[in-house]
Amino acid sequence: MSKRDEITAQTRQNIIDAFWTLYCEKRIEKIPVRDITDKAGYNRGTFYEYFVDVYDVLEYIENSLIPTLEELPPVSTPTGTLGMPLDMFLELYQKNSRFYSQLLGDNGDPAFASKLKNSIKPTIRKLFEDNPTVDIKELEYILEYTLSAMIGIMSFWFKQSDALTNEKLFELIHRLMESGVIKQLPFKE
Amino acid sequence: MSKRDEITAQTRQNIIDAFWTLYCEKRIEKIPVRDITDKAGYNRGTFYEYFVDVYDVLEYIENSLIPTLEELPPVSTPTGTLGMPLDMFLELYQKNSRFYSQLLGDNGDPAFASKLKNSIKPTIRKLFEDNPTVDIKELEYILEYTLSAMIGIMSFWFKQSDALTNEKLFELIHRLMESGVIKQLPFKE
DNA sequence: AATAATCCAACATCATGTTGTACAATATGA
DNA sequence: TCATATTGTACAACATGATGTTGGATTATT
Repeated sequence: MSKRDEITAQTRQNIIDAFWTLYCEKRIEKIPVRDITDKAGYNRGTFYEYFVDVYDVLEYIENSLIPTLEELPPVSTPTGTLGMPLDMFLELYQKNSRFYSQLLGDNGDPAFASKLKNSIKPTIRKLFEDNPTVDIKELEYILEYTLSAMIGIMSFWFKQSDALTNEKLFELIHRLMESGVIKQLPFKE
Repeated sequence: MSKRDEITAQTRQNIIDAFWTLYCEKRIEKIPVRDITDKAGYNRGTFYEYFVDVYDVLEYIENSLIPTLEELPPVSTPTGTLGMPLDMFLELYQKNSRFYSQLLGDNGDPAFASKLKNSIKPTIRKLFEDNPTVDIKELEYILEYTLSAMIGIMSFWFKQSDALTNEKLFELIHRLMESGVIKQLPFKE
């Protein structure tokens, strides 16, 4: 890598880092380019050499956090007792939790949840694609239901100050997926 | 209602309507006050007589869409076979689907999903609050899991061009909640 | 007629995105 | 190897557009 490329990469990263710090503090629409470059130590104009606008920075970050098909583990037989490769999702979330919890949180980007779900869906679909007993249309609803639930519970988990342990959380999720929500809650008969 | 009040209410509503039309077309941060008032037929300055800024309009709309405790049906025994008052949620979503699908969608407000979930949680919590066999901490995770899943599947449903019928969707949700995701999908043994 | 509200025009301020330029790093040709 | 041409990085300055505020004109209410 030439010195030029190093400088370029470093500057880009400095801008990204400064943006992320601010993004964790406030909504993206309240972040002026000026604040980013001030924090990163550059002229405002320099920002535009690297990004189109503030949203472009976010997109750059998001794309680096969406797993590619190659990164996702290849699907063979259902993993463990779960049947759906959701351990994969748990791992993915934990690896990037710092970013995911922000992007999927109240000040995050609603489109990121969709991107994430859509990046995972093909892998799960493959499990069922040549199984004639599966209703394809229904499967799509189940995918959406499940991934939404997973994202919801993981984000919630991450926000808790006295969170469940990994093991307890995983065990709970397994239970919920295997026998449903209702069975986990006793009702007066 | 005096004529004054009528005019005030009408103007406020006109601004809200104009905002909503634009909000359905693009992200909120790309909506200048000018565009709103142009569409509504007022001077830009008039906007500031009614709202603090563009986000204030959104907040106003959101608050009118969050059910109050009184609006939510009183909890007695679990409704139907579901055990959780989720029919309530389905009804709520359908009544406001035009707004919900936008606010909960990719160009929506991530904070709205939280507001909505938090408005419903107390009602469900009450069902279990004096049941000593329920793990309170775990219940919170189950609530988050379930409500996230419900919001996810309803939003997905609404986006579909050839969507399932109401009945099929409800039946699917019931199945998923009663016996879990896994049981709904056959695996090669 | 006096008061209070609705609405608007004009202003100062701030953020945006672009352009021209200084300076540093690299490539080229004797 | 050394001088020169070329490219890339960063910046200051500019034009444009959006923001939020203020003072005044107009219309409804008392």
